[in-house]
Amino acid sequence: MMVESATETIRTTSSNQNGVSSLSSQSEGGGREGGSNGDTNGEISPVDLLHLQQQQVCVCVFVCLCVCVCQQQLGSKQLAFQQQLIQMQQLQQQHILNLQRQGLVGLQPGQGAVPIQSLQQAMCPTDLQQLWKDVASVQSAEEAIKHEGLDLSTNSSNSTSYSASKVSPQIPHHPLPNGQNSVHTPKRDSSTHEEHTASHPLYGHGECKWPGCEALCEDMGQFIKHLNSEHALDDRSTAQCRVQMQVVQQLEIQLAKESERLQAMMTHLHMRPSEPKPFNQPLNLASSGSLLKRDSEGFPEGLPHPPTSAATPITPLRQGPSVISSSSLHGVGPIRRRNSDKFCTPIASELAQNCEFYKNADVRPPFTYASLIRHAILESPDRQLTLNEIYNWFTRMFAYFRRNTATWKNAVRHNLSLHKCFVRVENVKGAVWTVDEVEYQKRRPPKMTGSPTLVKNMISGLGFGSLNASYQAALAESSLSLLNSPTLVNNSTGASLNMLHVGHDDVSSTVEQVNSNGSCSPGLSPQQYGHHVHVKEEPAEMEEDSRPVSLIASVTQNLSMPGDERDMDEELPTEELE
DNA sequence: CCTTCACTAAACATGG
DNA sequence: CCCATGTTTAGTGAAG
Repeated sequence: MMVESATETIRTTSSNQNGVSSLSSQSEGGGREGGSNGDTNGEISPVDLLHLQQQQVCVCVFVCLCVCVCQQQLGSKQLAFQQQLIQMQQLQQQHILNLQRQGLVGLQPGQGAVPIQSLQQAMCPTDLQQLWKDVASVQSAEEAIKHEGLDLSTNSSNSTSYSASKVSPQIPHHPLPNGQNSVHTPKRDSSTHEEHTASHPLYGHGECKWPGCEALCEDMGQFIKHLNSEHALDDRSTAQCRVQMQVVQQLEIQLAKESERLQAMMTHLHMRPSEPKPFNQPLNLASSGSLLKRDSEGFPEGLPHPPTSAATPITPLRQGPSVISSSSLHGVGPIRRRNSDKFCTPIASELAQNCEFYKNADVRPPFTYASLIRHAILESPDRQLTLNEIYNWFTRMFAYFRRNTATWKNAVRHNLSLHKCFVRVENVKGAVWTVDEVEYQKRRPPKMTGSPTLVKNMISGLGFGSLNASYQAALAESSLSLLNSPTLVNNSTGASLNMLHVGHDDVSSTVEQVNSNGSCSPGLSPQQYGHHVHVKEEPAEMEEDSRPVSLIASVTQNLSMPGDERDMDEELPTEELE
């Protein structure tokens, strides 16, 4: 039972962690580009491998933490924790070596601390991209393909009882559609939205969409050239196709699992799936293992959709969110959803889980402009961005923001000016925007931070899921911060301490806590940036955010409980808290 | 029903 | 003049 709980936790954390990592790396690229619109990722190097390794170590951190928490009460027996951590790390390193040696696929389920199947099941599209990079980096693909373990179609069927979504293991003798488009999914390229996207499923937004490639191609001709030269029918491409099959299969399995979980949750909550609002459409999204397949019917209406657009939303990549967290479920429709703020939906978590989805699907993100801007800024290396960099972040992270630019850019500027929490700083290189975290927190209703009734609700029932999700997201993000912060990589106890500081809120505050090298200051004072600061007056101030210790206590209380079914990796619909 | 919030649109100012 | 940036106001709809 404990093992099951831990495994489930691994899934959750792995998903979050990897997504967040991707997010961060993207941001760093954006921070450097300074106005130019260039995606600079796509390098395949040992760094990628190291990246994966770090991610998995992070999973270990979380697992170990949970084990410690559950068995020994939180905060005690740090020595045992560290020993377990080291043990897990060693196992993970073995696992990585196996990946390298066997072309990523020959693992026996018992090898390594986390079987690759578990990882794959937990993988969000970002993970898969990472996976592909690793595959591409394996030079001995020829050996790998001779290796019998490469036959991916046979080594995963034991993981669950879901067998409906079998994918034919046959290797097509022609270039396959993009993995995200899935092997068995008919291509829907008739969209008039983006001709270059429609013209080839492996080409979009000026880059090659071959898994793990992302090579920049100026036009279709160049792309075709690239495709024929780099992704010709050879052993490596064949192996990648096989892996992609596996990926699709795993995604379907995971989708089925999540769907079942959702059904169980709804059953538990006495909700009928057919209820018109607010769940029926998300149910379609989540419950249909067939969403991926029947995507050609068009995007489900329940998905957030661009309200001002007459164009049919398209999903250039069909990977969809492997796990659409409920934060995107409870607020379908326009971006105007206070929930994400009011109930402290961890935007970082949501983005982490569905990062690839938002990048490629023309779906409006379920966050307010303010929260998105804040996230973009906090994600940047210096936690400051020029307006143009914010624009770039939007367009890079969300396919939706690649059009209607006038509208949303105006909205961005409007938000920057309107909200007191965004502080314009005259820098050496011009004006940059920063986030005054204190002001941002002030904006937030005190529901999650102090209301005794809310805390009570959270402890007693549904709220646990929400809190737990926030906590897990915070864990994921703080782990990421550890990865990004060399000085803290080895400081696992520091990590766990930092993790315990959060659990209430948008996880970005965690980023700050960790990034500021352990400092628990709630936010950066704009004066730190110091030259020229425009002070804005925001008309209505909400109640002061009194961050209670009691909430943290409740977190620890909850963590000490057995995992059982409460290990939901998504938040329950916040409406249920009302 | 009222208020608050978020989004959209637009006008306007400023500086390069 | 154009464009990017920044500020401000007004209208609208959703939600509390």
